[in-house]
Amino acid sequence: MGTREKILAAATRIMREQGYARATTKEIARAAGFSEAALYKHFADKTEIFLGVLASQLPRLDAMLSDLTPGRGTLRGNLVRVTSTAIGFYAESFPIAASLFSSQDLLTAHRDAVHDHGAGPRTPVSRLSGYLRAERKLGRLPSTADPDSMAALLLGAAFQQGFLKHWDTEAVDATALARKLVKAVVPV
Amino acid sequence: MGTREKILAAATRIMREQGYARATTKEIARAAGFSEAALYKHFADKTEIFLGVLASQLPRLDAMLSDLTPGRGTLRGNLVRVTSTAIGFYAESFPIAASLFSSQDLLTAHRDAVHDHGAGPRTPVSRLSGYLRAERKLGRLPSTADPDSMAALLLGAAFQQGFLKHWDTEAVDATALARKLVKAVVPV
DNA sequence: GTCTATATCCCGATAGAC
DNA sequence: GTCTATCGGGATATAGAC
Repeated sequence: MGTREKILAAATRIMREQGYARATTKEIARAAGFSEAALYKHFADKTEIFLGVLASQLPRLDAMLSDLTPGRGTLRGNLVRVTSTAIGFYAESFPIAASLFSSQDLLTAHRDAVHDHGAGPRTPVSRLSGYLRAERKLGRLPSTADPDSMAALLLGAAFQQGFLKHWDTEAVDATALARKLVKAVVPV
Repeated sequence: MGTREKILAAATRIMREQGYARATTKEIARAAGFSEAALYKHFADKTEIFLGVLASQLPRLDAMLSDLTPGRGTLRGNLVRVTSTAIGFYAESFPIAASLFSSQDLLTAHRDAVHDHGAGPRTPVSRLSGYLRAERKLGRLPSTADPDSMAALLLGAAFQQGFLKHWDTEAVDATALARKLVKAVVPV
């Protein structure tokens, strides 16, 4: 792992555990095992570090939805797997995503950076929705089913769970929760 | 409107429009039309101002769920109303709620303050769930329906919509969206 | 590429006059 | 209750040696 990656890893950990306010250049440098000056040899400024952290989160959510193949396995089983993975993902990345709201500039910068990759926070919803549409075409969902809403409901619940997880640290069985959510959305 | 309220209003507006990072004592004082020193005559420190802003948001969500009466109106109509109101509420308060993750201390302080009022972010979900349970008892929902999951799905989707609203500023028809979400959750 | 040392700035908070 | 003036501290970022 190169210096750049060590810096990003340290920044990620601090943001997750302490919040954006504590993720100072001094703290990041200390946690990564370098001097503050080293940070600026690898990143133009602090915002670039932060954007790097966010970018490193994106692929994980993407991969989550990549192995969704219409017609394979059971529909409910597939949805439970996706939903429970999403619960874990949002729980981990919520503090970092929330940091975007620290400043309007940060939000705008991240949106632009992400936009260049043709992605965004709507991507998971839209990909899950696409999967459901395909399943409907295969006859595994009633023709009256609404894929967009189903995807928004499942991932929305997972997203909010990410917030709640950080409110109290109450342990939640992600799979059991996912199973109940899916059951309430997918007609038998 | 007294000085204290003016300060809170100014702080709320800045946090919403600019983010927590820009909500400095200097900016808040300027926007409220007072000096920085005046802030400290009405609040012990900056955290107390922030907690005041958050507290002023709470009642609105509470009121939203107060007029839910089991057996009155149509079940779907009631849910559409609640869901669309929730979409608006979360959209407005998301940046402020997200600021909680700026620092672990802030999150803890707010959680403790809210806990003393016997409330929290789980309250809306649990109240909506209670309403649905009552409707199920009245026979307006099948006995197989899962009130907890239904509430988590609807309010979760509304919550995530609050985030997405700030991503792009794409206008969303809250009522139309709510109608689709409710339809996907409530069996006919 | 990495360090030590430092410049510059601005934040939260207080002192003290009125 | 509100102001002006200011303090101490810590943040981002840079200079310059190695």
